[in-house]
Amino acid sequence: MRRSKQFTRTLRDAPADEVARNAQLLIRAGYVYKVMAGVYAYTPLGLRVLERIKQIVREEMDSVDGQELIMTNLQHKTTWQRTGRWDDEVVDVWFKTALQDGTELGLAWSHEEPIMEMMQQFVKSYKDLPQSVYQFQTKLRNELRAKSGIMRGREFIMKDMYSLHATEEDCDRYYESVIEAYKRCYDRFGIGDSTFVTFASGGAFTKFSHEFQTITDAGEDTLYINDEHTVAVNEEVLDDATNELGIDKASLKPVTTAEVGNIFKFGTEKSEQMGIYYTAADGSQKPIYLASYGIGITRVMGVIVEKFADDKGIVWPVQIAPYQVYLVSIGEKGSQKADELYKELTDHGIEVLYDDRDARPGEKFADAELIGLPYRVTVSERGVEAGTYEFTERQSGETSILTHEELLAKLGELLG
RNA sequence: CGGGGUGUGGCGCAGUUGAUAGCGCGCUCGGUUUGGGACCGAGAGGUCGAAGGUUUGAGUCCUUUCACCCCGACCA
Repeated sequence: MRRSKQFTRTLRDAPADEVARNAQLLIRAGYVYKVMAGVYAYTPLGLRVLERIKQIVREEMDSVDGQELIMTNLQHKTTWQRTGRWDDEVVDVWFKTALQDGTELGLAWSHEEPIMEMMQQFVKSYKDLPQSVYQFQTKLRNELRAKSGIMRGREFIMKDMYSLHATEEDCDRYYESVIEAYKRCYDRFGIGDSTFVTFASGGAFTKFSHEFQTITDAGEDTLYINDEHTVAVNEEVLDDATNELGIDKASLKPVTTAEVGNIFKFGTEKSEQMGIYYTAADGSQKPIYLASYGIGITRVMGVIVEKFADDKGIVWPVQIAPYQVYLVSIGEKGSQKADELYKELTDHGIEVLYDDRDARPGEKFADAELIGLPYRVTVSERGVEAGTYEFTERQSGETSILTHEELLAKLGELLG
């Protein structure tokens, strides 16, 4: 992509109404556009990041036999009345609307009940189980107060997966496999080292749920972890969990974290509340075991910005970056050579954001750092004369002078 | 929802005791520049969040209202 053709531009100053670092940087660099409090649009640049995150999650969910689908944002009142969760006293984040004839509808804040209602039509027998379905879906939650930029909005994108099982053992086994799939996701996002599977407050069925929490100062949660990083407990269940696990509370130290995933088991509660049963081998009607698994896609994006950004701007892990290379041309000779390199790299399947604007080097460098692509290649007049290219890593700031051959080899090595 | 704060060109801001809006960035045109956000010159762009009121006169005072931010509460 040529920057001269992109409609987004960078801003020197962040809007005064944003305090959250992730929102400031994402707006300045042109990844998101704020529509209202807690509601952000994603530009082509931002969308690319979301798609990267989604693709990783998609691959990992597929690896545990998840089947991707997409539910709807308009939901039946009656669906939620089956579990008593239509009531505003029970769920306080509902956006509600109505058809012209007065029929009340809900706007999706979650999809547990709608998924179960749909699955009722397909899952009739023990032979139809287990099943696991997931989606990337826009969730609408009427939060009292939006905050933390894209980390806690009223509209956000979430991957939610639901697994249905005939037995508790099967559900438990599957649940464990999803934990492993989740770990692979966070590893691939580049935040695996600082993300912990955490004991958190549970649902009605299990004592604890599991949260995936990433260490970041921008987080809203406090986690207690041991030195070996093998035990992590959310502050909200610290006493209960340490008692249950027989762990000395004093051996755990607090860290500030942001929740980047939450998984939990419903047992047969949802199935029983909704009156959804399958036929067992002996012909009897049995309730379905349900578990659900969420990853906030937009939130992950925000957390990654918060974690890695420096005083110059965003620093994307290479797997998440919207493009891998920021190509800078300097001067007319540099520009000609950069055109050639742009085509060559693109032909090699490398995704390049090419700063071909008629702008001064300082401005291009500043933008490169703000936008935060992992690698910058600079093509200048002096480089053209010497037959070299400048290669700079965003994270370390290290620069090396490479020949054409060396540059291609380097990129090939780094980008596979 | 309780408390606090802020709304003035796209972004960041100034506007003294009321007298009909200004600066920086950005944008347009011309020229000089070209390795860390250049310089000179000429321009475009704002019913000062909205409504009502006081006044000869309101960005400025009063009332109401909307939006945004922060703290708290809330948060499968």
